[in-house]
Amino acid sequence: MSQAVVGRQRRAPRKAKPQAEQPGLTREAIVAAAIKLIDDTELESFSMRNLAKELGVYPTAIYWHIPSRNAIIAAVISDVLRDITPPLSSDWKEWLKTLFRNYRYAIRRHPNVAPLIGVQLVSNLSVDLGMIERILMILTQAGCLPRRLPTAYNAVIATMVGFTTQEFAMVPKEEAAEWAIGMRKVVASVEADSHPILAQNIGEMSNKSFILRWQNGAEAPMDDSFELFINAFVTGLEMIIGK
Amino acid sequence: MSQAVVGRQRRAPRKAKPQAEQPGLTREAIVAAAIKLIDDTELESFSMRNLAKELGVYPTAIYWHIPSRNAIIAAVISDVLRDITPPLSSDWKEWLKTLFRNYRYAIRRHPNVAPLIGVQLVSNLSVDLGMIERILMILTQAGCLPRRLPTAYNAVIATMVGFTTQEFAMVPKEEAAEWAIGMRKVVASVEADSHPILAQNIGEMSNKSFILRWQNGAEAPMDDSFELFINAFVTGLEMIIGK
DNA sequence: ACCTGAACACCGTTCAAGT
DNA sequence: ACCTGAACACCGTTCAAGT
Repeated sequence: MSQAVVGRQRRAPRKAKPQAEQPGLTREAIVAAAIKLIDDTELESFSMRNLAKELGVYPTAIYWHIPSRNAIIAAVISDVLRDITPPLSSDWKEWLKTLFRNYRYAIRRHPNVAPLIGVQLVSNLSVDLGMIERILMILTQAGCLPRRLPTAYNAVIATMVGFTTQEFAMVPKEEAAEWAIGMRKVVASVEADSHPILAQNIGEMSNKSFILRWQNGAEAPMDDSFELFINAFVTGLEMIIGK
Repeated sequence: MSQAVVGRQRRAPRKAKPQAEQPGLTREAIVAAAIKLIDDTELESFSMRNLAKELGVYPTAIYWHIPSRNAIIAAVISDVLRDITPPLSSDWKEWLKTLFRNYRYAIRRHPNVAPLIGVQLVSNLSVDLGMIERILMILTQAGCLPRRLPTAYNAVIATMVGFTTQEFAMVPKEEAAEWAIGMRKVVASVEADSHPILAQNIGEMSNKSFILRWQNGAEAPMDDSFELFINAFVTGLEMIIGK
């Protein structure tokens, strides 16, 4: 994969000689443990210290292999988003939708990672230039005016990341229970007098709609809304891309 | 405004009698100081302890007026997003675009707040039921099938929040300088052999495109891309909403 | 080369005590 | 009613020291 992970990095430990003991800790083991920790617990408990506990070492041992917490985050993102770019296709609209779905599936496998992407520019460290190039190719194929390529590209990325990031937003950890109760109360308090259409749809929207839910996409997925969203975008893009 | 802020809350301090000294601290003063702190410094330095320093009190004094850090965040969001819902209009497409732009302008006034919204369900505490109702009204007016209202609503919110959240994503604080250098290097390393279209557009895309930038929307705004994005969505929505 | 261990400068929140 | 102050259980990271 053409994923260029940059960032200051100590010289990688050289291959151990055959007879020598493998070092207990490796960069790969650290990143794998980080993903496991993020998956199994809340994102809030992904700390260098908990990671060290998981690995059975002192927190400071990690720093010999990887320079910072941010570097770990970049590596995690790079891993999670591996292979989401579809093979080239003659149908650019389907290609884009497949890309969007692949991104969502990747996040769904590691929902707690979602808040790390899109909201922090650190994630840029995990650049996949190949994905960018193929998006530009597909847009060209779609008849996008050359001078509009950069802006169309940005709209594509926003569509890819935006919905899913929100769908898998973090549930508050500390006061989760009473917070959920509060949200339920708000939803239950909607009155037909002041908010007639909302009141009529509250059954369908309760805990399934943005701003009106107390669970995230891991427990209450939003497949239909996602499909409508990417459909609207791709359909609209076709209309305006060549003008 | 019909913003219902929920959450456990100690009984609000009663109005002081005229002759009595106003209490030094109020809920409003705390929230205002929080916004100022988030605006003036990085989001990372918005801590209860720094907030207390700003207010000239002990950290624990804050807890008498507001129950938690999350409650402050909810109040901040509620404040920042005040009055973004446009007045009703006969042109539903323009109404939606105005909503999206209002949201973006609100965030642009307080860019460091962006990561708090969309990525944390706490933000749901600042529900503006009036906004939701008006979105549903506008969608109905647009000819949206009733059974599709909830999904269309979700797509609208995703569009409103998604782009802007990414545009104003956080720049890494600690290693900011060397991180920016790393990003510049990646961008400079793009070769025409392997990535021809990207290489051709790198001038336009460098530091102005998602995944290829080292500054966020506060320093490098993305107005054109935003306009293309919301245009594509609204245009596409019109096509599929009634089918 | 790789890890331990102490240390620094931080966190959010609870709770008893003051006035 | 409102704030102080100590305390608890945490953070990421640096740096000297061990082996």
